[in-house]
Amino acid sequence: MDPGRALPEVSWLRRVADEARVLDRSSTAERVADVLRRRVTEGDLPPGTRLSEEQLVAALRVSRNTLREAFRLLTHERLLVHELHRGVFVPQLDAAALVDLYRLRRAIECDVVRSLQPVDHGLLRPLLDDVAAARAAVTGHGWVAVGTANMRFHSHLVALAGSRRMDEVMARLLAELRLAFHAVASPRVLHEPYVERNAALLELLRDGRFAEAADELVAYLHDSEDQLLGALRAAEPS
Amino acid sequence: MDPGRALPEVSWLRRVADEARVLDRSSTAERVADVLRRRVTEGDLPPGTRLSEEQLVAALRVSRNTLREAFRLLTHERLLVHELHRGVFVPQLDAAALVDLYRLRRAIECDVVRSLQPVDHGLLRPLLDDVAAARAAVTGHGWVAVGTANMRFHSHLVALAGSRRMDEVMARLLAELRLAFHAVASPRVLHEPYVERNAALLELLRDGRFAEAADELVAYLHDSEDQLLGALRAAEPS
DNA sequence: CGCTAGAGATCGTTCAACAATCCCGCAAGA
DNA sequence: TCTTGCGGGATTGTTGAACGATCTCTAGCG
Repeated sequence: MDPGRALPEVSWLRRVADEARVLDRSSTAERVADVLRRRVTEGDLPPGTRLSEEQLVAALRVSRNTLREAFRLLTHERLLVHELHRGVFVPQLDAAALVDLYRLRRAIECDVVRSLQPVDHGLLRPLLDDVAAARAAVTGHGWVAVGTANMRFHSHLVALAGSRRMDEVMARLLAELRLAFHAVASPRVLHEPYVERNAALLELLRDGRFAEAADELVAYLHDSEDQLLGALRAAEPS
Repeated sequence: MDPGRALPEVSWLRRVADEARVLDRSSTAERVADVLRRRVTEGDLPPGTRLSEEQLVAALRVSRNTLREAFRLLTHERLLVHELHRGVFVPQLDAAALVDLYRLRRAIECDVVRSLQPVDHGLLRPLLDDVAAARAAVTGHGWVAVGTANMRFHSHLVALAGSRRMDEVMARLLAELRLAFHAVASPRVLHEPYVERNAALLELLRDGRFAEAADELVAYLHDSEDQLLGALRAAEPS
């Protein structure tokens, strides 16, 4: 990307550099990965299904090697799992994986909130937008849209820390979590209660009451975890 | 994980399963990745060098596709960076990356320590061993060994949480951090002070004084970060 | 009914080739 | 002298085919 390269005093150069990074993103494998990522995150492929190389090569019109490179990408995002000599599958999360996931999630999100500095309110803007989007989706009963807005909220929350690595960990975490969402029957009970809790959390942040916000977030995430665990056990009592 | 509750009658099955997992690990790409990983983590390849596909294909006697798959593996471990149409390079961390890294590290490690339960002392055994190994290396002036032992200490510390995902995040984090270590001239001042701090931390854990341990760890990591930043700026004042 | 052997399908790996892109040097122009 | 534009060579991106290795499933045996 850009190690300590030339230092332009001109601000628009920086913008160009940022945009150039987006343009570079045109590897065939990555585009293939984009397609598959969408199919998986939107829940078209039920957990446990195998992604046949042969079929996908034919469908996507790319070579096997390229497809396999895309598989690698998604595997390391945890959106697919790879079993040697057996193929790649869309993973099915069990209860243990969910607990593990929430363990990490609490560590990240709560640390971000707890160590937040009184912040320019403009930075909270994306969070506000997400809450608004979630509310709109609630009135329209677009429950998957509600879920998406909620996840964006938490993603933007972590982004407040300004840490690229934390953002990436969080992104992977949420992608994996979304797989669990698809496993439960009713998305409404899963997402609806948290819209207003997000709003409440946001107010605490706006007022600079970070400790309270962190405590609330802990409870929030525990509730969410319990609910998801219950739904998972109901769906698969095995 | 609670090995104390392991079922005795099938315990050997578990062993076999564990060993099988190791055997499964026999993909050529992964073995190639192992070789390269060692070369990078041991600092043989200075940051910024490009890893030529042609040369490595000839040296390792594998096909380009396999090598590229190994590159992917290491890229997602952050041990290499891939630039489109330019090749893969061993990354050079700047100050910003270091700060970012320690931000995430504090979040993970401190959360683990803070939310620790009074624990079976047997679980602390790996940490004890690491401290002992570090002390032995100190008397032998094997500073890189000291660094390795210290990193294993922190890795085992996170392992106390019993979260696979936290372990993985931590492993990637430490791998990247090791790259920064190679950039500083004197490894002694970098690692020596922390041997005894690790020991002190471990005593706090053994006594169940987790809150104190967490506070100490925060200070610990800040000190380490500052030191590393100073060394980095001294090496490359750019 | 359970077990084994084999066939078929799929994956792992390699190879060779071509297209796309980048890097470097050189020359033309201001 | 500095910038700009243009190759030529080197390197990477992508493809398709091929062969061996491994898994899965079924048929047939005891």
